[in-house]
Amino acid sequence: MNKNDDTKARLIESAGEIFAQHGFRSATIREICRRAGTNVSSVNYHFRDKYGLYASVLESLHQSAVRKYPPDLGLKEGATAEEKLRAFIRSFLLRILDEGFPAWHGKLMALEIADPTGALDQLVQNSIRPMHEHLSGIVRTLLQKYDLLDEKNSNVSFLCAMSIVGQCLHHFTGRQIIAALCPKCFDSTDIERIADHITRFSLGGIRELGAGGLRCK
Amino acid sequence: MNKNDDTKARLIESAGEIFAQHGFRSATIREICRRAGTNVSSVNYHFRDKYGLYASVLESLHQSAVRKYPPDLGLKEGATAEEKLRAFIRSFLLRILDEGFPAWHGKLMALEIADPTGALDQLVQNSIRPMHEHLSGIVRTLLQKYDLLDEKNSNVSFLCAMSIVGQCLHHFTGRQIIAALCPKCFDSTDIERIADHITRFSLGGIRELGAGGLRCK
Amino acid sequence: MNKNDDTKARLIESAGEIFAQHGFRSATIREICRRAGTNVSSVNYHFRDKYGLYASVLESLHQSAVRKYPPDLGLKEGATAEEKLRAFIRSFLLRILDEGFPAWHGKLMALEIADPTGALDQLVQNSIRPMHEHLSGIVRTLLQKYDLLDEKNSNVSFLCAMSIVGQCLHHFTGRQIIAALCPKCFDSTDIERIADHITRFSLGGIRELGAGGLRCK
Amino acid sequence: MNKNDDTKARLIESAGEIFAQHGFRSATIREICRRAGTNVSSVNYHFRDKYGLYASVLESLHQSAVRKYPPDLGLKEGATAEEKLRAFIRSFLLRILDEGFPAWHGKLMALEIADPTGALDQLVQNSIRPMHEHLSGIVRTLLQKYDLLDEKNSNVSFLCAMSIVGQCLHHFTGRQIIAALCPKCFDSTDIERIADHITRFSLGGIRELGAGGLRCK
DNA sequence: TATGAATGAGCCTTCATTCAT
DNA sequence: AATGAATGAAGGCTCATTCAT
Repeated sequence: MNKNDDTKARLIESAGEIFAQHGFRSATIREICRRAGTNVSSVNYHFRDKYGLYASVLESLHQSAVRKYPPDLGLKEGATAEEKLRAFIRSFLLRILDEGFPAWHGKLMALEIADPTGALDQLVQNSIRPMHEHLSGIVRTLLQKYDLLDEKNSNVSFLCAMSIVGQCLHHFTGRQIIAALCPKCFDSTDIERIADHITRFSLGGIRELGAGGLRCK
Repeated sequence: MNKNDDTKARLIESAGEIFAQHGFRSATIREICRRAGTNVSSVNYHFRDKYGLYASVLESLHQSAVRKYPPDLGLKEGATAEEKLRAFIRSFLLRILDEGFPAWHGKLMALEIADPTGALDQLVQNSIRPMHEHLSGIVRTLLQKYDLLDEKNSNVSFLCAMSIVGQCLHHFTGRQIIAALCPKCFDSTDIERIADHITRFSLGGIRELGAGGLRCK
Repeated sequence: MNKNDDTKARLIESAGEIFAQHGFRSATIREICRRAGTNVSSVNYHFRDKYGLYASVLESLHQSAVRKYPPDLGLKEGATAEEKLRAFIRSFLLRILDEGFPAWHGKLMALEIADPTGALDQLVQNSIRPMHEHLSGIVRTLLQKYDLLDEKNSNVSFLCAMSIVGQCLHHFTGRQIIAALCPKCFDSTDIERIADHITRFSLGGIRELGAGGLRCK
Repeated sequence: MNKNDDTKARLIESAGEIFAQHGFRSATIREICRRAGTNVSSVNYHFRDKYGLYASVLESLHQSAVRKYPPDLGLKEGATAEEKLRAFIRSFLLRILDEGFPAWHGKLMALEIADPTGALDQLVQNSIRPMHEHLSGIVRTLLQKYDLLDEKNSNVSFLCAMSIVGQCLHHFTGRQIIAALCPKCFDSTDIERIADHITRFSLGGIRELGAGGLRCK
């Protein structure tokens, strides 16, 4: 690794943090370069422009994000669909709420979802769709288990997946409003409790839909 | 309505659109004034500064948004809690997804939730907390109906409210990713279907939590 | 006095204060009109523009300033030249340092001297030259008393007048630096002490020049 | 000297001129940059903001002003207090009246005294207080020589210093009024004559105060 | 290869003034 | 006669980018 690669790596690292904090538009390359200990021109030199740096950050994210918090985090072979769902939700929350390094992986994805920059297509291709398929698979298994074959209307599993993802993202996207509404409700150690809630809430929702409205058959 | 009110009203209207499209920071008063057919100084004259205009937009939102889509939209006297929940979700979705005028009411609120500007306190006080209390009341009623008294742990109803709101907001916040993942899943007439889904999903979730996870196993 | 005249008078009064505080360029008509309880257009209506208001203030000053603190303030008939000098210095200091109404008369003159706006000619004609002649007369009398006829070189009396005026003005112009250099040296009641000092200092200076450098003849 | 230093130096030089002509507030960075042959952003790049440029000008002033016209300009070893006073007054006048480069040193100081910007503290610390102490020392020596020990009332020497400085500054601050009152009294070669006058006038004043007003009556 | 300097478009804001009642 | 609204020039500043070593 020569000095060149080193500078690039440091830029990507600090850019990840800043972009995750402020979003693409509000982040400034001056702040990024200050943290990376380089000059402002280095971004244009190495990445053509600000957007090129952003794309590189997303690319690097794709390569390392799932490695740290894979969707099947900590699962044994032969886990049930319910266990898989909980693992998915928990790892999702960890990626977007964890404060440790590299905490910005999930945050960047959430920000890109909420305020797309044009890198969305790349992100969908590389990261989001695979995860979405993973979640959809779990949901379909559960729906079938609860007596609904999703074949007639594939939208049911899609809507369920959106419901699950929406619940998780809201704890990041709406974190300030949550803090304003209930200042003492959560702290950084509450990820497990939130994961529990969303898992149970979602299982109830899926069962409801699977049962076609006929509960407790 | 004199010319003054006219200009102010036109500014608030075009500002609402632009702010809802780009967010407070990225929106420019030049674009706002261009659409309103005034010069850039008019903003400072009528609203002190850009932020004053934004605050006025939010204030105006507060006064007219709920009027168009009240949380108990179309409900009869003596509606059940389930019916109230569906009405809440449906009106929430209409506010953030409706493309007609003034479509930006819910969008602005969603943007403010996702990227607060400092007007959050005002918005919480005027709009968000009342709605949150309304929803929380419905949720508490349902939880009690399903055998859970929320007294020991008031966080349960709060988490349920967040789950419901998170699902709704994701259909606005993540609308681009949803379109990318499933281009043909939804169109503008699908609000009813989404409302149906979120209502049933959430009722299932609440029942699951109310039953302590033990029911219908 | 109709409403028109009343508004004009109030504008001139508040403009005098503001101009005396901030100078012509830094003063804003908004501040002036706010204090006068009128709208910003009234200045243009009554005085054509900001400068017209300023000129009117100076004109009004000319009519009333000397009335309050005439250069021969409190002098009896047949006062000596020394007594006249002290009266001149004391009234000069009162005009520029007094905090009471209308304190801005002398301040405006001092500001115009330090940073002319183009109204200087008018001010010289109306106010400054008469005062200058008054002072020069006193100085010439003293010089003659001390054995110097100023005929050969009229500059001597002029330079003495400048020395006296310079000393006085510095206590206004340089008031902040004086406060910084010696925070506890002066307060608003010290005008008499300053007047005493400048009078004695200047008498000594004049005597020195009158004696042609031969002291204590 | 690389290009950077060159641009910075050119900016400081042209800024010195413009600030000395118009004062800090009325000067525009556009005019400064136009003269320096740079664009307006260079000021922000090199000096953070307009005020940073101003502070740098004052700092540069501190470093070079006294070098060109030291308060003991041209004095031999063992000069008398009277000679020292004349040297002080002459160098002071040269600094504020000299039209050659860098003519703006004394002018800036005079403007800052007359209309402080907040850089006054810096200027007091670096330039004004040392000069003030220098002058005060000379005055005290003279007062003692003329039979007044200033111990009982240190204000006497302070007031004398102000009288001397006030006379000098008036020839800059009030230069336009002086020209209006006596158009043919002075030209640019008259600094020596003014210095002579102020020196003799002030020596007379100090002697008068030193003698307690009782001498040569 | 890498960087400090320079650039210019664009932002919000302030201000005296003019417009239209 | 008097005013609230509207105007446009000008100001300082930020930013991503390009230049020139």
